Amino acid sequence: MAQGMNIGEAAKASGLSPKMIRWYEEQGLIPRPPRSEGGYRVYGPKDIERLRFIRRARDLGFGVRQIGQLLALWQDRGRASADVKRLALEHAAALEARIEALRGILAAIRHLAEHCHGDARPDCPILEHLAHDQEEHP
Amino acid sequence: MAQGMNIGEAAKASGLSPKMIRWYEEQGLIPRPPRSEGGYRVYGPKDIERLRFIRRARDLGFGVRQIGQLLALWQDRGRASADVKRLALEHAAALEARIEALRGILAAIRHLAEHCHGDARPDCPILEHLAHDQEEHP
DNA sequence: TCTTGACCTTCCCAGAATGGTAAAGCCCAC
DNA sequence: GTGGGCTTTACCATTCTGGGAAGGTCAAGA
Repeated sequence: MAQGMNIGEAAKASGLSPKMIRWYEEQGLIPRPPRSEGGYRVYGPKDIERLRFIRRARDLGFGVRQIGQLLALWQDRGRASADVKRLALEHAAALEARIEALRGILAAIRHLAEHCHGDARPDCPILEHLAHDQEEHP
Repeated sequence: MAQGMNIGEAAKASGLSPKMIRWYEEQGLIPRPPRSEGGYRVYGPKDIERLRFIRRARDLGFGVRQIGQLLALWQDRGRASADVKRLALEHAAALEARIEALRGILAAIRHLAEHCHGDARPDCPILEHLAHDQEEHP
């Protein structure tokens, strides 16, 4: 075995869904595999390796474009590790920015919720915040 | 003024883009406004209030469905603040989950990047992590 | 009054990644 | 040979936002 897996087996072996495998193929992350007589995609060990690489990169939150760059670097024997590191640090910076934005929002929500008594009465600082412009006044 | 603003003015007054205003209308968050003779949407003060409410809710990361619920509660004189609070806390929990997931990923990336010397040499623990399955072996 | 430029209208397309469905064809074990 | 499971393509939906095209409207200035 390991010689010629169908997409379902490739999916199990890589941790991706068949759908995603086809989609990555469409996006150009993986070469179009040969087909069986019946038209089925046939994957070899190299393909499985590549799919697993993709899954791990995806699990680290890399986008399709970045995964493509990582794959290119991976295949490039003469790569500089600095290039890989730069990609990773850019991704880290983007993640951090998203996290910070979300944390700001979370803090605001929590703050509002804390001051809402949360009973049967209708008055609520959350709705008041949304309704009245306390924000503008620089 | 404040009587009959075009969509562009409504956008400036609310902080939303004209595109988004039309889209919120399509999503049912705001009633379809009356039109001028020429077919232009005409917004009154009440509409602007509602648009601002929507913008603030959006800025707090609420999704369209939740904004709809918040608007309904806002208009409901007999609402219980507990309902608003529940919505806010659900949203906070979802935010927290997303933040935690991102933080896990960020830590992993940072850890890998720290161990990558990042120079002209090709060997790189980041690519090695992506290439070799250290993870499977339960 | 005519022109011009800014604004508005609708409709289509795109992204990013995933899931679902449907109609049809293939493959294998019994 | 037949049934059930797998695969194929193709289309739709999500969530929110932006871009653009093709055409209509409006107001101000010449």
